[in-house]
Amino acid sequence: MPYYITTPIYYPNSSPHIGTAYTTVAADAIARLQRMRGLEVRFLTGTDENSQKIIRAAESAGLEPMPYVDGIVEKFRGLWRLLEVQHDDFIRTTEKRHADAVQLIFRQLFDQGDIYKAEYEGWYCTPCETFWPEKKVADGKCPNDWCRHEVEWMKEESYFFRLSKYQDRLLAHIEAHPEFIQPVSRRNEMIRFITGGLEDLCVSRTTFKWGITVPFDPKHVVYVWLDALINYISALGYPDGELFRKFWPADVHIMGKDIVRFHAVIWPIVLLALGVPLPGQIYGHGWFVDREGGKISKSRGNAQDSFALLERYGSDAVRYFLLREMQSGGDGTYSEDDLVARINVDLANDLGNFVSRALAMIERYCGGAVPAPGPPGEREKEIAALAGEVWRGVERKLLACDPAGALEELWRLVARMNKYVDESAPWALAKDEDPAAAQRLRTVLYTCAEAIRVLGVLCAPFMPGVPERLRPLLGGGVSFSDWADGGVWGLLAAGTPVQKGAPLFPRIDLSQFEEEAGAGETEAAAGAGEAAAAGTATAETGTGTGTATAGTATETTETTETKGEVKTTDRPVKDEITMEDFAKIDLRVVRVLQAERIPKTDKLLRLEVDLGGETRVVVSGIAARYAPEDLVGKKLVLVANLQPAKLRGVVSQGMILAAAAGEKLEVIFADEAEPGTEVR
RNA sequence: CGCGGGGUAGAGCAGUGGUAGCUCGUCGGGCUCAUAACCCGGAGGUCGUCGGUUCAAAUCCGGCCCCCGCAACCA
Repeated sequence: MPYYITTPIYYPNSSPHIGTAYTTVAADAIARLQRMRGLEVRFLTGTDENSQKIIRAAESAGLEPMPYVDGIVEKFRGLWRLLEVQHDDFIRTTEKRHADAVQLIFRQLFDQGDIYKAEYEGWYCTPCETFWPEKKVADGKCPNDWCRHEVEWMKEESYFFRLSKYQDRLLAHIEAHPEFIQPVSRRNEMIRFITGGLEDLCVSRTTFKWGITVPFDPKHVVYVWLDALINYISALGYPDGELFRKFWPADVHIMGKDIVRFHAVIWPIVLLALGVPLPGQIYGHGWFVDREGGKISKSRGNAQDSFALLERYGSDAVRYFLLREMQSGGDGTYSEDDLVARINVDLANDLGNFVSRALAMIERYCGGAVPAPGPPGEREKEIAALAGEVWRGVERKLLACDPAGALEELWRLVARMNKYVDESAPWALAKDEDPAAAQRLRTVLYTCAEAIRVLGVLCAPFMPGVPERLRPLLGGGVSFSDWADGGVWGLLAAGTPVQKGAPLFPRIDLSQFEEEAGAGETEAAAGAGEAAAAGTATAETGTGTGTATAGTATETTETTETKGEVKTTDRPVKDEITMEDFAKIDLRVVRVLQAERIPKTDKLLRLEVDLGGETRVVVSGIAARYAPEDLVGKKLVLVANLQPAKLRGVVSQGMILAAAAGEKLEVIFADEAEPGTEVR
């Protein structure tokens, strides 16, 4: 049976972050389970490279788009490798196979009238780059108070996709297939959105060239979302590839909740229009948020470098944390403290410790071989039943895209086993001279060993390193790769040699990292090294953050800020530049003439500054820290020759320097110097 | 009136009309096989707030307060 699962394709405008890691690892866990169940699995991930954002990111890194993207794509691939993600294909939307499919589809939709060319016209404000509705421009001027520029009647040609035509059919499909959009909260949201009425979607752009051109009208570039969504079938060789015939429709598209709308509306309508079957499920999971409930993002400075995490804790632990922490239907909390707590409590104390104590006793009391059990007592029967129940529950929940629920289920068995050891007290049985006690001992220890085997199978989709590390402890001959084996009790052969070995998951002392952090991160990881090394090729990340991030300038903005222990050394210094490079930047002292909040924004101030004769308007994202009146009359430092940009409609002619660490920021003041003075 | 999510034990969360529950932490006990791990028990909550419906409200309704995300921008 074929099974097709996908992640979204990611923007390579910066390195992968924890959210993309979650999506990908969750998909990987499901894919692994399905492989273990004997299905023929196709697991697709990739990168979305035709976004305009890429161009800007490349520019700011001083590279051409393609080499820039190539570099970032390698980071994605590298991270997936370290996380032991086994994707079957990795599609890049700049590949020919993809572009061909997009153009073919665009042409077909155009030929059949679902895409049409139309002129968009309306009142246009050039400085604001915005079309305004008739009502708002009654006086012929831009409705923005801070602009008030004359608006012009403008026409622009674009291609539009008739979403409206398929609205009812889409709604009918959603109604008829409750599993189509999951979880239900997302489904309800989408139903409400679609019921509100769909407008035809503008599916081409003429303002830039990067992307896939409309085949019969090369001035136009295909809208990036239309382009991106098609990856799910272009990767299978649509329209007549063998893979397409075999694997389409996809069983599940898994993604973050922010992009469910595109997948639940645009994508199915494209497929309806093409006459191609719809995927089985669109699953939108939550986001990782920080302890305060804030979104994890680079700009907040709370984004963790996934590579550094892996280096410290190893792929199994990171995978476990991601999968365990993201609650079904809700968000997950990320903090390094939580990660360490998960590792210590769940992996070390519960799972790892159970394995240790069980194997240690078999070594000690049974000469290092799994004993033949006597007749099962009540507890053994109960455990055998529980194991089967857990096995079914884990499967059901993981296939329902609820890895956290699945792991919670799995841990019922772990907890039961620890309790069982306690109840059965094998150490007491071992001291008892009675032959009945000896038989009980053998039964108890067999039950423990068998549970270890079952746990190895159950952990495999989530933490592929666990079976790998368990295998040598059980004599090297036990198989953990068939899911069905997890559902059968009593497969482990008596006489199987065992050894206690090193702890599966050593406990982590976070203070150890804090103390040693200054001395060198790689050294500090040594404590967790056993766990890390066993599962992953940590050597690759061992080159240190400085060189690992050398490829791109944007990477350096991805700071690693762990709660309460910000170290500048964690933020790698950017690549060296020459004096000549630096001389390109014209920094000047300016005096603030006026300052005001830009209405309806949280962070933006509009500053009028005196540059020593010339007056400039600058937008600065510092409103959270500075009130307008704090700044009037003050002297600041301006990047005077920065390319102007529009923010909330206001053209910013420069940039105010400020020291920034996430939320914390402080403007650089120059109290003594005269406006216009050069800063070097 | 832009849209949406949320406020339940010290922390993080379940809980859609009938005895308020889980994980971590904490306190006490047990065990000594195990990675100071494991097992048992206890303490700890006027369920944001005010009002309404009801025999009965964390749950349903309305007002208010607070937090967060998106729109939407950190040049």
